[in-house]
Amino acid sequence: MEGCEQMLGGSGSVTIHQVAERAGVSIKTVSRVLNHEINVRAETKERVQAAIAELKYRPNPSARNLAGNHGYNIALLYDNPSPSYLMDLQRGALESCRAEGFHLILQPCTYLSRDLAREIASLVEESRIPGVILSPPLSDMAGLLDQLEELGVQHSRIAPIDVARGGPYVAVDDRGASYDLIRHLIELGHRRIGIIKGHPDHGAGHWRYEGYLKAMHHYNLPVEDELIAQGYFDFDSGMAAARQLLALKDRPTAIFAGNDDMAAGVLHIAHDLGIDVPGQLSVAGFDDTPLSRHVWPSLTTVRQPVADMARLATMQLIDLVRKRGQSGEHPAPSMFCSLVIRDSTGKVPE
Amino acid sequence: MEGCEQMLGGSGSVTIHQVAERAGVSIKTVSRVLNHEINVRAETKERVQAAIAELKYRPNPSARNLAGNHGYNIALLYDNPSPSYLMDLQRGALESCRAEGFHLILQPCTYLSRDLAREIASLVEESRIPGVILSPPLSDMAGLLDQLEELGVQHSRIAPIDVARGGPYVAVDDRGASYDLIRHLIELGHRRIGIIKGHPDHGAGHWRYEGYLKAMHHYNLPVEDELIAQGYFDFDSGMAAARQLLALKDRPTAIFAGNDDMAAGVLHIAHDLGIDVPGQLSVAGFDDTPLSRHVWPSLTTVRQPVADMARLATMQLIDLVRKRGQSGEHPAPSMFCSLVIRDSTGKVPE
DNA sequence: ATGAAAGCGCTAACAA
DNA sequence: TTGTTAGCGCTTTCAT
Repeated sequence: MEGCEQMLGGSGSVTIHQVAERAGVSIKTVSRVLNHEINVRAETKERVQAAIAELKYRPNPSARNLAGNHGYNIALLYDNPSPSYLMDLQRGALESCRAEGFHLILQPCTYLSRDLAREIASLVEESRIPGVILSPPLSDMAGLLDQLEELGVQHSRIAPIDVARGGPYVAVDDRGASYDLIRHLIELGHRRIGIIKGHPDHGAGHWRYEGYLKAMHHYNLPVEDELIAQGYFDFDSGMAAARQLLALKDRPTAIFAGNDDMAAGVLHIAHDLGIDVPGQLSVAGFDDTPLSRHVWPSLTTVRQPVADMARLATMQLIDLVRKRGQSGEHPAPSMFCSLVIRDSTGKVPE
Repeated sequence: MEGCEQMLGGSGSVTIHQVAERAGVSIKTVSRVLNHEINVRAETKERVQAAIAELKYRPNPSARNLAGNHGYNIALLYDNPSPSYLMDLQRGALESCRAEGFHLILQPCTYLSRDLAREIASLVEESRIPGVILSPPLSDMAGLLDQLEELGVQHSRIAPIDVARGGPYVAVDDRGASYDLIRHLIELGHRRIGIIKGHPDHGAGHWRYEGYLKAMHHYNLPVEDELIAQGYFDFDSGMAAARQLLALKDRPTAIFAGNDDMAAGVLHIAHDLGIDVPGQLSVAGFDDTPLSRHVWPSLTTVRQPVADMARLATMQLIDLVRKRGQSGEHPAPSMFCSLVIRDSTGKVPE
């Protein structure tokens, strides 16, 4: 008869009752352990954890969702960044969710939509979502943030511009990496360096531009207006900006595009114009997407730990959700700095 | 007091009870309408549907999940195809899931992993997943399919090789599109056309190769072994194959790579070798990924309706899940044919 | 520090 | 054709 447990374990899954029985406690105690509550004796806790491990027990998210006063679905909100960036984000977020027993809900958005706030509101209510992860440019939609707060929905932001605003976020040192990249180009002998700024609604665009300015000033190179073009992080805007920069009488010898997609656009135009890369023009991007290796010649670019950022942002969100309003303390915002320049030969300088 | 409904609608969500009350029926009847059960009078059904619409009621997936004998989470299984392909898949699957009140669970896999079957089994049991969507190359892992059937888990396959095997699938006419593409090249005057085959574990690789053979034979062109290289659908294998093909004494004047990533690899090598594209060499890919436009020169390629395929496959799966074992009838497998050749100038021939 | 009981929103079996 | 009842697995009171 004891074999029954095995049978049950096979077809249905292990429930909290079986864990409780195994550990010789009530289900409530198991629940306490599960939810990291405090009123559990260390010894009891260990017994329960052992039982959980032996039975390979995993709490049923639907049941928790239904019974608890917060849900176990967290949503990743995104508006159409590049596919590879998004896949990295997803991968990181998924890992954290899996590890913590949450479900990840994907929510594609249109960040300029007038209904954005309404859509998110209904999503959040329908799925009882206690928190959302905001990726750029949604990280900085003030109206959205306000509304989330009204709804009592936690959020964790990735690469925001306004870091002063409350709540956890994860960012990298775009400015510093950009500075390093420009310095690298300068050390290679470049003097006239053009830049294609990123989308004004994305924080990264700002920081990367600032890094450029800082480096140029630091090396006493003139920052000429004609060397600065506006882009929007997509291939087409990169091409448009490149046409502009490469039509200058005194052409830049290097162009730093705010991301790889735009850099690919520069490369495309340079080829169209018969400009030799890297002979007559160096092209640098940002993000280290697969594209940067696939174009010819390969781009100098900067690697961002996107999946790690998402993993961290997700963990912060989950922490917040768990201690929903327990203390007013926000977790320390984390700043990743592990950016790495990969130059077109694959070498990492310094 | 009647305003209360509004209040409630705002904070918690509408439940089946409110719908029942509004429609003047029992909750069970509402449930019947929700689940497309048959024993409901047309007039009653309409009343219920009206109430649902007015209240903007959406059933709580967690509750259904918990109470029902099948879950409302369906999983998308994938092993690392290109990010853009995967994003398209996701988008399509998400849309169908949203429309039908299912949750989509993302499950990255390692298709060669020895534990694959075990991992899927535990995923399926833990999340009470009644069905999975299989994308290539998982669509053709016979062992996995067997196991899913043992577990009573439905599946819907995307672009499978073995279409004889039971269950719904969605595919495109890779063979025909490939044939058309090669014909296009031949009509452009090419005679020595090299091919880089796709990954042998992916159905698409087979069909595309067959289309090539058929076209070559049809035009009485010799199919020489040295013109056939093996690739694996990734950029690096495309480069390797290109090195091989372009080292031939009698070089091909055109290379058809099984997908865009490999085609980008060909382009890269051609540039390295100083071969002018398209002057001395034409390069064609398959999939119409963003990459095909970003490289220089743009690739001739074939557009696949990936999101539509996923949408359809997901709908088929959901149908199957709903009438779980009701009839032995499988939904008719659907064959999409809307492939479009986009040549490197952006023109669509014919 | 632990347990007993109630109930989350829904579906399933059984009544009517 | 419709309604009633009893749970699904868990968290939440509230009691001990």
